[in-house]
Amino acid sequence: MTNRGARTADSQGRRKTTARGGDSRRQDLLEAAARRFASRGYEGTSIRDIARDVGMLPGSIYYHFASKEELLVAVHKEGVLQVMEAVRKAVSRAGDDPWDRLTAAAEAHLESLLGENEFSPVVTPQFTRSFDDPLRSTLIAQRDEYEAFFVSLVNKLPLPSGTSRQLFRLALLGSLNWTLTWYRPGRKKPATLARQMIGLYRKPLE
Amino acid sequence: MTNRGARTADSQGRRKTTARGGDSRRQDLLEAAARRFASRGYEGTSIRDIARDVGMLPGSIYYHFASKEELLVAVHKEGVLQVMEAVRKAVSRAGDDPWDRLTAAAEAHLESLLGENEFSPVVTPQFTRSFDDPLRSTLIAQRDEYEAFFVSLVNKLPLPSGTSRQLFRLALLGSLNWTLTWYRPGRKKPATLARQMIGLYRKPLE
DNA sequence: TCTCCTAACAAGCGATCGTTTGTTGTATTA
DNA sequence: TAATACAACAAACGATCGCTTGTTAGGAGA
Repeated sequence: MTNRGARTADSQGRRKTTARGGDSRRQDLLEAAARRFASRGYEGTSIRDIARDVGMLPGSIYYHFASKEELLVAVHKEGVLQVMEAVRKAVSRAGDDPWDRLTAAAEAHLESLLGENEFSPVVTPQFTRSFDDPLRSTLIAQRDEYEAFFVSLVNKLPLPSGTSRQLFRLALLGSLNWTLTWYRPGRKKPATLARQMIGLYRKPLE
Repeated sequence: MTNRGARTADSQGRRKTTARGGDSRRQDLLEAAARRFASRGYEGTSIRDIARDVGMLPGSIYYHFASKEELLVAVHKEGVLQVMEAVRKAVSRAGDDPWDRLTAAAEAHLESLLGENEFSPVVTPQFTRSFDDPLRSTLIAQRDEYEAFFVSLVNKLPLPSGTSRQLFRLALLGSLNWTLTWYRPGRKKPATLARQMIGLYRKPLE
């Protein structure tokens, strides 16, 4: 059994290998997996789904990744990296004012989360939550590196004494990350949203 | 093939039928399913898992629920009902001041979400997100009934003109719901957390 | 007592799951 | 040009999935 099914030509799907860069197919897999994981969850996504998305047979994925779990870790890592990079850039462009820097970070954070980036939804702790402990710790460690960035930004804020900086950070990140559940593109730009949300905290509401 | 495996006695698992109430087994199934769905997700939970939890064979579940999906809808409905009831009670106990009423609602909301109630995590939109449309609409409709409650509470708030009540509501619910991803019992009571989070909005931070 | 209903068990269906193994065509390298 | 590495295909493995079907023990009502 060496031949089967339709074979329109000799080469079916075989890419010009190492045609620029080398691991372009690996990247394809990462992106397809990220999209699937984000929309259907890890358990709701099968290796066959991802293979179909990139035009590859299920078994072929195992040339690039040793297991489905390893693919998930790679997707998560890539997501953390992309969001961190975007936020780092935005903050470095901002001035010296602590509020301005936090605002820049929040804008970049939301742009990643709600924008064209298919990786960032996978980075949220709500995604991480359901896994078991060898894997779970790995993901949390990756994510913590990013979260530490926000810790330092909030710590430099001139806040009234008695304000818990930790609570404020968690509340703000909650407001921001929760947009994933209700945001629909078009109405309002993510950056605007981020700015307005920070505004809610800065001005008194009563 | 009518007999197989160990049978220590004649009655194995057979409950004294209709022993008070009638659907106590159905309630067992709802609770077990809620716990599993909350911790492992819908796709990550098998009918066999739930059956094992309540001490029942997998096929027997289909006497109580027509499908896994129907079980999910029932769990979600029960969750919405329980949270709504808790919040409604808390608000009715509160006074006339709009901020007090919102605070009471937030306290009850967080107590349900983080407390002993195994249903409420399933109610969050983050859980609803990954389903397809006949099912998804059903869940969202159930949930919207609850969310409308918060809309009316926020609408009665005396806010500075120019403040978007919708944005404030979404930001607040985001902060509250996000606690699911980081809260660990023992440190601080959910009600305290809720009060402090609302406090972050009321007082100016700069 | 006879009958019917309830709430399970027992067994297995086809489909799909993650994964493994062996093979093959193409590109690179020596 | 011959050897090697690469990146995929082809096929199937055992396990598990949601679900169905047939059966049965125990109460309840006639």
